[in-house]
Amino acid sequence: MPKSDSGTVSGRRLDHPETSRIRLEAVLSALADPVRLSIVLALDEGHEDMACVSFALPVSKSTSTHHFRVLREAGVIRQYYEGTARKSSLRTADLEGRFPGLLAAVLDAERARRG
Amino acid sequence: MPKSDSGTVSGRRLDHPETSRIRLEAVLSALADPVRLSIVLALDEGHEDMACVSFALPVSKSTSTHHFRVLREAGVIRQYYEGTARKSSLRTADLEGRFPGLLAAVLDAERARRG
DNA sequence: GTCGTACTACGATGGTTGTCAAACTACGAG
DNA sequence: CTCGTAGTTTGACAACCATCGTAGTACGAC
Repeated sequence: MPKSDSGTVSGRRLDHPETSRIRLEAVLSALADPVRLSIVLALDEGHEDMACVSFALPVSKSTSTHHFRVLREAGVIRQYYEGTARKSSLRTADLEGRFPGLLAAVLDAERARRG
Repeated sequence: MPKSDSGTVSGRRLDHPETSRIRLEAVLSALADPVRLSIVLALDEGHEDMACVSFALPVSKSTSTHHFRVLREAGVIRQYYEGTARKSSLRTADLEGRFPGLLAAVLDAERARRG
Protein backbone atom coordinates (compact mmCIF):
# COMPACT_ATOMS: atom_id res chain seq x y z
CA MET A 1 0.00 0.00 0.00
CA PRO A 2 1.36 3.40 -0.94
CA LYS A 3 1.74 6.01 1.71
CA SER A 4 1.47 9.73 1.08
CA ASP A 5 3.96 12.06 2.76
CA SER A 6 1.27 13.54 4.97
CA GLY A 7 1.14 10.30 6.84
CA THR A 8 -2.27 9.04 5.80
CA VAL A 9 -2.89 6.13 3.53
CA SER A 10 -4.58 7.02 0.28
CA GLY A 11 -6.79 4.52 -1.37
CA ARG A 12 -6.07 5.93 -4.79
CA ARG A 13 -3.07 7.36 -6.49
CA LEU A 14 -3.25 11.02 -7.38
CA ASP A 15 -1.15 11.52 -10.47
CA HIS A 16 0.03 15.00 -11.22
CA PRO A 17 1.84 15.83 -14.45
CA GLU A 18 5.45 16.94 -14.15
CA THR A 19 5.84 20.67 -14.63
CA SER A 20 7.71 20.20 -17.88
CA ARG A 21 4.89 18.07 -19.27
CA ILE A 22 2.03 20.44 -18.62
CA ARG A 23 0.33 21.02 -21.98
CA LEU A 24 -0.92 24.43 -23.01
CA GLU A 25 -4.12 23.13 -24.55
CA ALA A 26 -4.94 21.12 -21.46
CA VAL A 27 -4.54 24.19 -19.27
CA LEU A 28 -6.62 26.35 -21.59
CA SER A 29 -9.48 23.91 -21.78
CA ALA A 30 -9.29 23.30 -18.05
CA LEU A 31 -9.72 27.03 -17.48
CA ALA A 32 -12.46 27.37 -20.09
CA ASP A 33 -15.19 26.19 -17.75
CA PRO A 34 -17.03 28.47 -15.33
CA VAL A 35 -17.07 26.01 -12.45
CA ARG A 36 -13.35 25.34 -12.75
CA LEU A 37 -12.59 29.05 -13.05
CA SER A 38 -14.42 29.56 -9.76
CA ILE A 39 -12.30 26.91 -8.11
CA VAL A 40 -9.06 28.39 -9.42
CA LEU A 41 -10.08 31.88 -8.37
CA ALA A 42 -11.00 30.72 -4.87
CA LEU A 43 -7.69 28.90 -4.53
CA ASP A 44 -5.81 31.97 -5.65
CA GLU A 45 -7.54 34.10 -3.05
CA GLY A 46 -5.92 32.26 -0.22
CA HIS A 47 -8.23 29.34 0.40
CA GLU A 48 -5.40 26.91 -0.21
CA ASP A 49 -6.32 24.55 2.56
CA MET A 50 -9.94 24.27 1.57
CA ALA A 51 -11.48 20.89 1.11
CA CYS A 52 -13.60 20.26 -1.95
CA VAL A 53 -16.79 20.54 -0.01
CA SER A 54 -16.09 24.06 1.25
CA PHE A 55 -16.24 25.65 -2.19
CA ALA A 56 -20.04 25.68 -2.27
CA LEU A 57 -20.10 24.97 -5.96
CA PRO A 58 -23.44 24.90 -7.79
CA VAL A 59 -22.98 21.28 -8.81
CA SER A 60 -23.25 17.88 -7.21
CA LYS A 61 -20.44 16.19 -5.32
CA SER A 62 -19.58 13.84 -8.13
CA THR A 63 -19.40 16.70 -10.58
CA SER A 64 -17.08 18.53 -8.21
CA THR A 65 -14.80 15.52 -8.07
CA HIS A 66 -14.75 15.51 -11.85
CA HIS A 67 -13.74 19.18 -12.12
CA PHE A 68 -11.01 18.86 -9.51
CA ARG A 69 -9.61 15.90 -11.37
CA VAL A 70 -9.58 17.79 -14.67
CA LEU A 71 -7.69 20.64 -13.02
CA ARG A 72 -5.24 18.25 -11.41
CA GLU A 73 -4.57 16.24 -14.54
CA ALA A 74 -4.04 19.42 -16.53
CA GLY A 75 -1.43 20.49 -14.00
CA VAL A 76 -3.30 23.50 -12.68
CA ILE A 77 -3.75 22.32 -9.09
CA ARG A 78 -2.12 19.94 -6.70
CA GLN A 79 -4.19 17.69 -4.44
CA TYR A 80 -3.24 15.67 -1.41
CA TYR A 81 -5.14 13.77 1.21
CA GLU A 82 -5.38 14.87 4.79
CA GLY A 83 -7.63 12.59 6.71
CA THR A 84 -10.89 12.24 4.88
CA ALA A 85 -10.47 15.66 3.34
CA ARG A 86 -8.71 16.33 0.07
CA LYS A 87 -6.85 19.60 0.12
CA SER A 88 -6.03 21.50 -3.03
CA SER A 89 -3.56 24.19 -3.95
CA LEU A 90 -2.78 26.13 -7.09
CA ARG A 91 0.46 25.28 -8.90
CA THR A 92 1.12 28.97 -9.37
CA ALA A 93 4.90 28.80 -9.54
CA ASP A 94 4.93 25.77 -11.82
CA LEU A 95 2.56 27.44 -14.25
CA GLU A 96 4.42 30.72 -14.13
CA GLY A 97 7.62 28.91 -15.00
CA ARG A 98 6.11 27.04 -17.86
CA PHE A 99 3.66 29.62 -19.31
CA PRO A 100 4.80 33.01 -17.98
CA GLY A 101 1.97 35.45 -17.42
CA LEU A 102 -0.78 33.10 -18.48
CA LEU A 103 -2.39 32.26 -15.16
CA ALA A 104 -2.08 35.84 -13.93
CA ALA A 105 -3.78 37.17 -17.05
CA VAL A 106 -6.64 34.72 -16.71
CA LEU A 107 -7.11 35.46 -13.02
CA ASP A 108 -7.01 39.21 -13.59
CA ALA A 109 -9.57 38.93 -16.35
CA GLU A 110 -11.91 36.80 -14.30
CA ARG A 111 -11.59 39.02 -11.25
CA ALA A 112 -12.36 42.08 -13.37
CA ARG A 113 -15.42 40.40 -14.79
CA ARG A 114 -16.78 39.64 -11.34
CA GLY A 115 -16.77 43.28 -10.39
CA MET B 1 -28.52 43.73 -49.87
CA PRO B 2 -25.80 44.73 -47.41
CA LYS B 3 -22.58 46.06 -48.75
CA SER B 4 -19.26 45.68 -46.98
CA ASP B 5 -16.93 48.64 -46.85
CA SER B 6 -14.42 46.93 -49.09
CA GLY B 7 -16.84 47.37 -51.95
CA THR B 8 -17.86 43.80 -52.57
CA VAL B 9 -21.24 42.35 -51.80
CA SER B 10 -21.24 39.69 -49.15
CA GLY B 11 -23.75 36.94 -49.33
CA ARG B 12 -23.72 36.44 -45.59
CA ARG B 13 -23.41 38.63 -42.60
CA LEU B 14 -20.26 38.22 -40.54
CA ASP B 15 -21.10 39.07 -36.97
CA HIS B 16 -18.26 39.97 -34.68
CA PRO B 17 -18.80 40.54 -30.97
CA GLU B 18 -18.18 44.03 -29.62
CA THR B 19 -14.92 44.29 -27.75
CA SER B 20 -16.71 44.86 -24.46
CA ARG B 21 -18.73 41.71 -24.92
CA ILE B 22 -15.90 39.32 -25.57
CA ARG B 23 -16.20 36.53 -23.00
CA LEU B 24 -13.17 35.08 -21.29
CA GLU B 25 -14.43 31.52 -21.43
CA ALA B 26 -15.17 31.79 -25.12
CA VAL B 27 -11.65 33.02 -25.83
CA LEU B 28 -10.09 30.30 -23.70
CA SER B 29 -12.01 27.51 -25.34
CA ALA B 30 -11.40 29.00 -28.77
CA LEU B 31 -7.68 28.86 -28.08
CA ALA B 32 -7.82 25.38 -26.57
CA ASP B 33 -7.75 23.66 -29.94
CA PRO B 34 -4.55 22.85 -31.85
CA VAL B 35 -5.93 23.79 -35.27
CA ARG B 36 -7.17 27.14 -34.01
CA LEU B 37 -3.93 27.80 -32.18
CA SER B 38 -2.11 27.27 -35.48
CA ILE B 39 -4.35 29.80 -37.16
CA VAL B 40 -3.85 32.40 -34.45
CA LEU B 41 -0.11 31.87 -34.45
CA ALA B 42 0.09 32.27 -38.21
CA LEU B 43 -1.99 35.44 -38.09
CA ASP B 44 0.27 36.85 -35.40
CA GLU B 45 3.36 36.20 -37.48
CA GLY B 46 2.35 38.69 -40.07
CA HIS B 47 0.13 36.74 -42.42
CA GLU B 48 -2.72 39.12 -41.80
CA ASP B 49 -3.92 39.21 -45.36
CA MET B 50 -3.96 35.47 -45.78
CA ALA B 51 -7.02 33.81 -47.12
CA CYS B 52 -8.30 30.73 -45.36
CA VAL B 53 -6.92 28.41 -47.98
CA SER B 54 -3.33 29.59 -47.58
CA PHE B 55 -3.00 28.24 -44.09
CA ALA B 56 -2.49 24.66 -45.26
CA LEU B 57 -4.37 23.26 -42.32
CA PRO B 58 -4.54 19.49 -41.87
CA VAL B 59 -8.33 19.49 -42.07
CA SER B 60 -10.98 19.73 -44.75
CA LYS B 61 -12.39 22.97 -46.09
CA SER B 62 -15.59 22.76 -44.11
CA THR B 63 -13.70 22.09 -40.92
CA SER B 64 -11.57 25.17 -41.63
CA THR B 65 -14.68 27.25 -42.04
CA HIS B 66 -15.90 25.94 -38.71
CA HIS B 67 -12.70 26.86 -36.86
CA PHE B 68 -12.55 30.34 -38.37
CA ARG B 69 -16.11 30.92 -37.30
CA VAL B 70 -15.40 29.81 -33.74
CA LEU B 71 -12.48 32.24 -33.58
CA ARG B 72 -14.55 35.04 -35.04
CA GLU B 73 -17.54 34.51 -32.76
CA ALA B 74 -15.27 34.35 -29.74
CA GLY B 75 -13.83 37.73 -30.73
CA VAL B 76 -10.32 36.50 -31.44
CA ILE B 77 -10.18 37.35 -35.13
CA ARG B 78 -11.87 39.69 -37.57
CA GLN B 79 -12.93 38.53 -41.02
CA TYR B 80 -13.94 40.46 -44.10
CA TYR B 81 -14.59 39.59 -47.68
CA GLU B 82 -12.33 40.62 -50.52
CA GLY B 83 -13.49 39.16 -53.75
CA THR B 84 -13.90 35.43 -53.35
CA ALA B 85 -11.32 35.38 -50.61
CA ARG B 86 -12.06 35.88 -46.96
CA LYS B 87 -9.27 37.70 -45.21
CA SER B 88 -8.65 37.36 -41.49
CA SER B 89 -6.79 39.40 -38.91
CA LEU B 90 -6.11 39.05 -35.21
CA ARG B 91 -7.97 41.41 -32.87
CA THR B 92 -4.76 41.94 -30.94
CA ALA B 93 -5.53 45.41 -29.61
CA ASP B 94 -9.11 44.55 -28.69
CA LEU B 95 -8.00 41.50 -26.75
CA GLU B 96 -5.19 43.35 -25.06
CA GLY B 97 -7.62 45.99 -23.90
CA ARG B 98 -10.07 43.50 -22.55
CA PHE B 99 -7.79 40.77 -21.18
CA PRO B 100 -4.35 42.36 -20.76
CA GLY B 101 -1.48 39.99 -21.30
CA LEU B 102 -3.62 36.99 -22.13
CA LEU B 103 -3.08 36.65 -25.85
CA ALA B 104 0.61 37.46 -25.56
CA ALA B 105 1.07 34.79 -22.91
CA VAL B 106 -0.68 32.17 -25.01
CA LEU B 107 1.28 33.08 -28.12
CA ASP B 108 4.58 33.02 -26.24
CA ALA B 109 3.77 29.65 -24.78
CA GLU B 110 2.81 28.15 -28.10
CA ARG B 111 5.84 29.59 -29.86
CA ALA B 112 8.10 28.18 -27.16
CA ARG B 113 6.51 24.77 -27.53
CA ARG B 114 7.14 24.72 -31.26
CA GLY B 115 10.82 25.25 -30.69
C1' DG C 1 -16.24 -2.65 16.43
C1' DT C 2 -20.18 1.16 14.54
C1' DC C 3 -21.29 5.58 12.73
C1' DG C 4 -20.74 9.80 10.08
C1' DT C 5 -18.11 12.53 6.86
C1' DA C 6 -15.72 13.31 2.66
C1' DC C 7 -14.82 11.89 -1.37
C1' DT C 8 -14.47 8.35 -5.46
C1' DA C 9 -16.17 5.11 -9.03
C1' DC C 10 -19.57 3.57 -12.06
C1' DG C 11 -23.20 3.91 -15.26
C1' DA C 12 -26.35 6.74 -17.73
C1' DT C 13 -27.86 10.72 -20.25
C1' DG C 14 -28.23 14.82 -22.88
C1' DG C 15 -25.58 18.30 -25.03
C1' DT C 16 -21.57 20.01 -27.44
C1' DT C 17 -17.70 19.54 -30.62
C1' DG C 18 -14.48 18.21 -34.36
C1' DT C 19 -14.66 15.97 -38.40
C1' DC C 20 -16.10 14.94 -43.11
C1' DA C 21 -18.48 14.78 -47.87
C1' DA C 22 -21.74 16.70 -50.90
C1' DA C 23 -24.30 20.38 -52.59
C1' DC C 24 -24.54 25.21 -52.89
C1' DT C 25 -23.26 30.47 -53.37
C1' DA C 26 -20.40 34.40 -54.59
C1' DC C 27 -16.97 36.44 -57.13
C1' DG C 28 -13.42 37.15 -61.00
C1' DA C 29 -11.58 35.90 -65.49
C1' DG C 30 -12.03 34.72 -70.10
C1' DC D 1 -22.50 33.32 -70.22
C1' DT D 2 -19.34 29.64 -68.67
C1' DC D 3 -15.82 28.07 -65.93
C1' DG D 4 -12.84 27.84 -61.96
C1' DT D 5 -11.73 29.29 -57.33
C1' DA D 6 -12.87 30.14 -52.51
C1' DG D 7 -15.68 29.55 -49.11
C1' DT D 8 -20.40 28.28 -46.90
C1' DT D 9 -24.18 25.31 -45.52
C1' DT D 10 -26.26 21.22 -44.43
C1' DG D 11 -26.55 16.81 -42.61
C1' DA D 12 -24.33 13.19 -40.62
C1' DC D 13 -21.41 10.75 -37.29
C1' DA D 14 -18.36 9.60 -33.54
C1' DA D 15 -16.10 11.31 -29.65
C1' DC D 16 -16.07 13.93 -25.88
C1' DC D 17 -17.93 16.47 -21.78
C1' DA D 18 -20.73 18.18 -17.89
C1' DT D 19 -24.05 16.57 -15.23
C1' DC D 20 -26.43 13.47 -12.11
C1' DG D 21 -27.71 9.52 -8.75
C1' DT D 22 -26.32 5.50 -6.57
C1' DA D 23 -23.18 2.64 -4.56
C1' DG D 24 -18.81 2.15 -2.56
C1' DT D 25 -14.25 3.31 -0.02
C1' DA D 26 -11.21 5.59 3.31
C1' DC D 27 -10.61 7.95 7.36
C1' DG D 28 -11.63 9.93 12.16
C1' DA D 29 -14.42 9.77 16.25
C1' DC D 30 -16.62 7.27 19.53
